[in-house]
Amino acid sequence: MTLTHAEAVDDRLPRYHQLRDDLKSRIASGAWHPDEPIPTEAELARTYAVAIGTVRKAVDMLVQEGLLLRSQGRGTYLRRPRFDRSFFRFFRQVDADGVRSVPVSRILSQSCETPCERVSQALALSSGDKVLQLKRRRSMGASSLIYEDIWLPADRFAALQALPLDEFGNLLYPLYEEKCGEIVASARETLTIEPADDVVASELGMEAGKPVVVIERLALGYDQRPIEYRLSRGAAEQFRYQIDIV
Amino acid sequence: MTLTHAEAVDDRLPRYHQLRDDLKSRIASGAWHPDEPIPTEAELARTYAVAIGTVRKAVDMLVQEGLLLRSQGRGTYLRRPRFDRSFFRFFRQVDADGVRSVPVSRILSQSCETPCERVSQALALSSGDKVLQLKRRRSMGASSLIYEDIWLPADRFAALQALPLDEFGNLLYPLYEEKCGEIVASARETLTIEPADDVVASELGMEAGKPVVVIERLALGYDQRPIEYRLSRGAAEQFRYQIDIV
DNA sequence: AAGTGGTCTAGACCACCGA
DNA sequence: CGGTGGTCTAGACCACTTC
Repeated sequence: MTLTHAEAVDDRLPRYHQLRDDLKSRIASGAWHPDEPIPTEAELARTYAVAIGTVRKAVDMLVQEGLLLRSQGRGTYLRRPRFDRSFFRFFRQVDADGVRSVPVSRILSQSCETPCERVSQALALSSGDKVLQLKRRRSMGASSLIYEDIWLPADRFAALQALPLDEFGNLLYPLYEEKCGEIVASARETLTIEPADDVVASELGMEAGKPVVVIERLALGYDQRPIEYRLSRGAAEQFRYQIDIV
Repeated sequence: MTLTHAEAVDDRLPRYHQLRDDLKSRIASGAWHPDEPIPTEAELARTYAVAIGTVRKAVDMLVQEGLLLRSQGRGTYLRRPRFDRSFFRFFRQVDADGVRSVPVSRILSQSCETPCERVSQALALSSGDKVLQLKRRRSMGASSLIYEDIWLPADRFAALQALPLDEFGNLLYPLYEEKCGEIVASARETLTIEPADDVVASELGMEAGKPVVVIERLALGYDQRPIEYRLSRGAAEQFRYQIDIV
């Protein structure tokens, strides 16, 4: 077993486990890009001097954890996060006819601000660092579904400041990647319920004081550095979320 | 490969996959009990006429799915469901001192009823079947946390009807198992948000019309038959739920 | 000491992909 | 066609639990 990257390894751990940790820190250090396959299993077995079955077990774990994606015949790749599990998907996105359709996003404003304490801490900024703040509405037909505040570290997202609001498109993360080279690798979402304040109520076309679901999201890169902090709000009435317990 | 139980198998599927399906239907048919180990890997390999590595892969999948639990040196067991993932755990259970403590359950009433349509359908009852209905409060110190309606098929839970309310204890599922032989193997929970009606508001000590989180739970046995249907409500203000997206 | 699951190896062959 | 991951096998040895 010849490790290439990990700092400190516990020799008592199984090899596949050490190997998994080593691959994980290579991912975190940006060794690979999601568009290119990582080394083949045979090559990993050679460079780490272990049997191919051991490599397969280590890769299996990382696939299980959601970091890697195997594709028979092609190779194994870094995985982009799957936002189909996000809370957003659980606002009932059905229009009047009962037809499920895709909501449309629109950026309402963009500005460069001094962050409040909460945002500064979430994004792990130094004092003096600025943030780029976006306000955004996602709507379905005529009715607003979700109202969002989005904060980005201004220095790493300078390229967005020059962009006209109507060129942001429906999806932000591909834009981050294309314009700023920032790839979102994972996120943590927290759901709470609050009464709507006047701003949110008017944006969502509801009565102030009625409950809204607040989704707080912190998006991280492969190196676990914060990339984006976001607060999204939608009418609680339209929210329905399901889990299976086994 | 000699399957023992599965009805129709697709020969094109990998053996470990067929084996997994076969084990799964043996579990559903009640072949094993969570307190006794299932056959050893070596024995499964012999009876199914496959290599032990193939058995391991099939068992790995079932462990991953949460149905089995391995214990080195002891054996492999049916797993009881892990309710630590349940929505319930996400009501902030801290008392005035900020100390996290365990809520206390109390059964408020018990009665034998004709079920409403919603309950009847959830429990897959025939017309004429009765339900045993429990009302229950979980509280922390002086304050109520959660108010619950619980419905059980009356015929399978007859043993509970004779039980005094103060002998139900804190946990229901072990009671179901001990008194009625009904083992909960999995559950599905759905979260919605509603305004509190008068009954719920008074039970939870809050103002009517304020939002409550409603958790609907359908608990199933290993054979996927419904065992219990439950509606639980707690003040939305105290709810906070988190997921990781990778 | 006997029996269980856990680790690791080595090799054969299959299924799929892209050039 | 060559290269990738996927399946399956067989066997050696280790670590843990129970008696």
